[in-house]
Amino acid sequence: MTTEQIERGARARTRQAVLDAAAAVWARDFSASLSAIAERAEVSRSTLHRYFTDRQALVDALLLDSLALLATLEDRVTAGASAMDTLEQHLRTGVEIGDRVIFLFSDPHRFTGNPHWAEDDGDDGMRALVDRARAEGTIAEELPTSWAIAVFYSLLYTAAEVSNQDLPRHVAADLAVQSFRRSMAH
Amino acid sequence: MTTEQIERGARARTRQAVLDAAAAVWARDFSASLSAIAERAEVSRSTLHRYFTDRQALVDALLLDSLALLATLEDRVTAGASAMDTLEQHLRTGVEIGDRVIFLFSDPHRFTGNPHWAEDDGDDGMRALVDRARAEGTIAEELPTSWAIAVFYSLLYTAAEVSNQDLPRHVAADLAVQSFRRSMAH
DNA sequence: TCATTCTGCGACACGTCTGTCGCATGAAGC
DNA sequence: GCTTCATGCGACAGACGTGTCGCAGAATGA
Repeated sequence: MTTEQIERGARARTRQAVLDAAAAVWARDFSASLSAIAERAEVSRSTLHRYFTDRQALVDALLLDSLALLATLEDRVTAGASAMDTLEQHLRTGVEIGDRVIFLFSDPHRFTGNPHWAEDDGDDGMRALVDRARAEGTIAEELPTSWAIAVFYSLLYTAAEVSNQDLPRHVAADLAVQSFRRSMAH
Repeated sequence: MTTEQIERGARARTRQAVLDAAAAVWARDFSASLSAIAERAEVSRSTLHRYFTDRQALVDALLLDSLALLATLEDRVTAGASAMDTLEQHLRTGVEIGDRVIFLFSDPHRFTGNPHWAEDDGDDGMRALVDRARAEGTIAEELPTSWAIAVFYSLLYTAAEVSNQDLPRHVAADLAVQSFRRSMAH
């Protein structure tokens, strides 16, 4: 296994390093240059281009990789007893991979038109969850669904940001969960 | 007065149009080009450059203008009976001039080093307010000040965003206020 | 050891953004 | 009517990001 990692690992590891660097850099500034990403990944710009022919290719790869990573983690989300419990697990999952989530969701129009981007897929799931939570009484009736979703991502985003500087990740996640539950309550 | 407005108004109005356009555009994408701003302001790029010699000059002018606008509005904030009331008024004020606030606060490092930017000025005021609110019992003891501030700006940002698309401004402000109070409560 | 693979470096052309011109036009004020 | 002012247009050079090369050195595996 170790040898196998080393064998295929050379390419796989470099590729992953570039993707991680892109997530970290683009999460904070999507207009950052490829040079900045190469530098962060500790590879030359040439090497970056060998793995991703152009900027769009890297964007697409990071989009796919982030969606896959998100899907993997979300598979572990056991459909909680309540919709709010499920929302909580989604929130915690999101904070865990903060940079990826920020990259995916910080700009609503970033991927419009991208074939790998299912425009309202996640949103539909969110709307359903929020509506269920409202029916179950954990989200106040008067709160618009769009507001609930906006606050959800807003707190997720904030927790991801804060966990890069101020507070430990799990603390930030706890705070986000608590704040979300209370902000939505009656 | 009318003539006077027209006299000095020609320049003043163009200048203001550019500043407003810059706030609107840069609030969503700070890497947007000066051409995009000129287009939004309905002036030529030449004219924009006549008022602001380079990009940095426009950034500085918008920074100063936004801070002044914010200060003007905040002067109307009557020191509320409670710290939370004061926070609420700041929140409502911020939502009113959403683009400016987003421009000022969306990226914490955008103005670091800028002579017009008092790094922690606003933050100090916020910390004091939050601490007072905690002492008054409207913010739970266990919530870190940094988290409370992060949520405050996060909700302000969200309300400003939402009020550009989904919901009327005052509704968004109401929702932000409600969500903030509840998320901070015991 | 030798061949293959991965990588870094420097160069190049191309496009976009930027900042600065000069010139022409149209409106406002004398 | 003439002057002044604000503006638009087009051109230009410089800076920067991008994508593609070829070549050389280092690491890996047979």
